[in-house]
Amino acid sequence: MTDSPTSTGTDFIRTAVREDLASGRFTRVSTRFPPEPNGYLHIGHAKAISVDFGIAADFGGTCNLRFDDTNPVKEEQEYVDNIMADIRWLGYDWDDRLFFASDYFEQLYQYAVTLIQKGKAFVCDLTADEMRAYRGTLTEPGKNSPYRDRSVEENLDLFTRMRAGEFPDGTRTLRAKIDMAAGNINMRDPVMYRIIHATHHRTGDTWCIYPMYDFAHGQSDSIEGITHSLCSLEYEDHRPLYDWYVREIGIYAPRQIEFARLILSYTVLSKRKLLRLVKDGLVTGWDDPRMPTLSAFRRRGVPAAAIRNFAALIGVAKNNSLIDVALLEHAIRNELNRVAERRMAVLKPLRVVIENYPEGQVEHLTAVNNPEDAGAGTREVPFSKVLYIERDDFREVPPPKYFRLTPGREVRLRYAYFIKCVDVVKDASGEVIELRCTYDPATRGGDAPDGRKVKATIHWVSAQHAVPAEVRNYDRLFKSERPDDADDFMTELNPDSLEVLAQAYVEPALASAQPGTPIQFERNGYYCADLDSTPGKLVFNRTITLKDSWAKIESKG
RNA sequence: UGGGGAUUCGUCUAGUGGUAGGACAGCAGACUCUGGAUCUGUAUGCCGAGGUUCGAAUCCUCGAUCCCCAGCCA
Repeated sequence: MTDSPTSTGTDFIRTAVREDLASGRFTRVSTRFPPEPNGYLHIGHAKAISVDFGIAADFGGTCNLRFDDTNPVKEEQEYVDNIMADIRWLGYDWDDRLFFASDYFEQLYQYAVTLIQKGKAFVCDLTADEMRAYRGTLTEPGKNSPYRDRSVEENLDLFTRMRAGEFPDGTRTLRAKIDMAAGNINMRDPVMYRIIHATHHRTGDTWCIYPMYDFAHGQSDSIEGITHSLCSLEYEDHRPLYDWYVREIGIYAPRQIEFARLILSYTVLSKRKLLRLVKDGLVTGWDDPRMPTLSAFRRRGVPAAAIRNFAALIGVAKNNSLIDVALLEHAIRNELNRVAERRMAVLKPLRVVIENYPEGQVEHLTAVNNPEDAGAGTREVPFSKVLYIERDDFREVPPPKYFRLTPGREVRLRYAYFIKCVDVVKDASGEVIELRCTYDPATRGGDAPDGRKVKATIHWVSAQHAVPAEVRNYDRLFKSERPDDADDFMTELNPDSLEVLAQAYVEPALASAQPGTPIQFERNGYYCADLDSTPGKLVFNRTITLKDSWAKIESKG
């Protein structure tokens, strides 16, 4: 296949694939993404998807989607549906190559019969506890099962009756006859089939025996003609077993290559732990915007392109590495800066009255939608005598290097006028509740004809035109870099991972904001309308903050 | 002497016998109607010890550290 595209990627997998093509070991490239439908996809899966689909695409090959649904008690159709939606959202397509390990149950059964006939598999009556005891330990060999030497006929009979449902759960297993003294514990007569009287989400009650993942995975790859079976590091120990099955059954052998799964700082990625966050109510669900799931990222406003770019940025290797979440954040900002239209929103409002602005007058000022994209055009923003500005943009006593509004100082209202603070109104407790300012009519649009400069430009919203909104500012879910390292990861939760600002005001153009459309609230961060948002009650999620060099200056004193 | 893997800036990642490069993070500065973006500059690294070689991150030897495996989970 000399005319197929050849990746220029230099990671070790692409290098191996290229060598396989060059040597003729394979003449095409076929990979697969094999999730178990027992949970939601998260950012770690996005890396795997990027590797599986990406490498296939690089070499002009194909990538199958196959659900490894060999355990009916854990798997559900709901997960199947959500996983497919997430992969499509990420931007990958398996065309008509959607498969299920359960599609192969009959074939797998026949493979098992073949192994029994070859004297390579036997029915074992040991209980789970007994089997554990017979298995030995990491440093001591195991012992042969007393049932290991049953005749082929007896094994065939028993296995047939297992399938027929004659035996209760857990009473018997079908095991491969390999080597109880093997250093690799996976080779110590591993279980191939177990009895589970449970309804499978696809095969219903057709089966009461189910293949173990290890007895299904390699053969499924073989059946599909997968050339490169890419998986995570913990399956390195299983590769000899997959090779053994495929060899003993006598079928086509794919090549398995293992790579390191994603570990992200300030994040937890185990399904078990994510499930606990949901079950214990620490988040609102699998798509709570603080979760590392793809559905959560989507809801939060993270573009799929940012996740794809992130995956490309981190590369693929065998090092067990901890990726700094700042790299993900960089990929998100980078994409959002390119595509998000800018709007003004005041999150913590402070009322401002322009004393010399005519009562009842309204002007419409032109604002740029996206300075990074001229094609995004402009919009009109209404201006009037009473405005809201950000509380943080005023300090009665300014700290050093503070450029924003302060008594007597002139600043620019973005796209509008220069204003100067002439008076500060406080309530009985001394809190600032209103600013009295004057504006310079000559600075309309934001530039002074006399050439004078201001050090700061702040955003604003006209009070009579402002649309009230709830703003949800999300932050990292965990306060420690490696929550997995704690005795209990729940103690590492960041108590400030969500800040709800119920009294925000946004400019009128935002009244019709749609979920999924990214917006930059100028000087605040990137936001998008939440699923909870309705025309009558706007709700915005903060996707990510803008970089804030003032915060850095201020924190240094 | 159980088996399997890994080790390059703070964090990732290239480099496959010939000047250790890139990204993120950091620091300093320029510019700016977002203290955003952009631009410039800058410090920091081959796990260790021997050996082979004119020359070693790369080859050899010995060692250290870390990760995975004892589900009828995947």
